[in-house]
Amino acid sequence: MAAMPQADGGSRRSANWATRRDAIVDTSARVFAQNGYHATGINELCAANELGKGALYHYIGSKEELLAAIHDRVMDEVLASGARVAASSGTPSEKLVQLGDGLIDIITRFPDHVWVFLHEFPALTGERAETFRERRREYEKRVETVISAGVKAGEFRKVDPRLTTLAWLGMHNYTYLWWRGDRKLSPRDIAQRFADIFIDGIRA
Amino acid sequence: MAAMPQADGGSRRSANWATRRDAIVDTSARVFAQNGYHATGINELCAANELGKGALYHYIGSKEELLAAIHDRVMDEVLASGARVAASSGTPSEKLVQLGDGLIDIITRFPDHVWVFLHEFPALTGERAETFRERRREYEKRVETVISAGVKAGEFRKVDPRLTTLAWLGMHNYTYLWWRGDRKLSPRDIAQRFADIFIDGIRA
DNA sequence: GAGAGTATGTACCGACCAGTACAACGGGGA
DNA sequence: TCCCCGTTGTACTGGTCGGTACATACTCTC
Repeated sequence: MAAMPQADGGSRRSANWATRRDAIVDTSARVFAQNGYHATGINELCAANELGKGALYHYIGSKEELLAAIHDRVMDEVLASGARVAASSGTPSEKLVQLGDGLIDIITRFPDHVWVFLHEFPALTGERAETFRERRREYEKRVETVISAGVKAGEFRKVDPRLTTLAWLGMHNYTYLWWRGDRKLSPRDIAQRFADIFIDGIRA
Repeated sequence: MAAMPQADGGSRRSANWATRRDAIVDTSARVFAQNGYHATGINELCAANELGKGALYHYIGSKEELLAAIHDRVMDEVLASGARVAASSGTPSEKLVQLGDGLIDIITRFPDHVWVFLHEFPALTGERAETFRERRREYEKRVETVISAGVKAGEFRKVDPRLTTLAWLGMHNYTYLWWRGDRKLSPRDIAQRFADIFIDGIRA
């Protein structure tokens, strides 16, 4: 989704171009996550993707556009998850469980992308920065809405919805820092334990 | 504390040198927090500190050493807080409250330093990176110890101490991302609400 | 005041930066 | 067969990077 250098014109390009680009985005996310965005040179990206500069720029447009693509990749998933939960039927408690489950799932499926987006988002500029902030805020609103609904329904005690949302986000997002994939705990288990703590903590 | 270019030799230098250096560290933390470590050039630091390159390097040694000084500044506080709580008498619940109170206090007193340390710690290399990791781990152990003690004492239910510690850290550390200082909520209030959620969430 | 050592600005270094120009390659369609 | 165009590598650009060399200015001690 979001900005691409140009929409698929139907020409021969779009056959492989888009999938190739996706692969480059993913590989570059790994490099950025390991070395940092600004600390990574274009030449390193070329090496990691086994491409010359000409070929690489044929796909990415610019370094910042590549960074934005990494952000989009993960935000698309996050927002889809949020929308799914919002559309579902269920009590606020159940929805909060679903949100946590979805978020931890994404963090563990895209650890590199998430690392990049949580570390390097200030490197986005202009319109790209604006768009990203809006999308991020949209998700936060989803969480806040569920918490507010829970308070109104009497399921949760009278917490400050905004502060509670931030606490919830912090607890979950922080996972990107320590999760390594070799744990005995599955992503679902992690989300379950977080939910146990959090929902018990705000229950009326 | 930690590494300085050289200990105060008692020469005329140490009179003003150390305090001047501290001011430079603080000012630079602000710049790094706003623009990012790698994205900030030495010339920008010179401008922010109103010094020429020669003068600046007279104080900082190198860019990475300056980064390490910012880390030390805040980790000194964090570890002191952790040690104070460990030495205090009190139930595990009380200690967890004190830890949270101390951590939020530091995050709100040193928002720039904390931003830098949570974003740019991967830029530290070699021994400096190693030292930092150890100090960070030391604090995490303090939290984990309190939680384990609470479980053993029957105050908390049988949670996974490590995972619970990470949840606790995430909830608190994330504050650096959204706290702006213009809130109606005082740092103490924030810590109190977090504690209400978290301790209720793990109570036996 | 003379001397010593700290503090500071200026000029400069080689390396690397993101990005571009452009020519050559290669495979599919006519 | 030949041509078109997506694809790719190479060479190159102006600019900036972190860091250094070094001469000068300042300030404190004797």
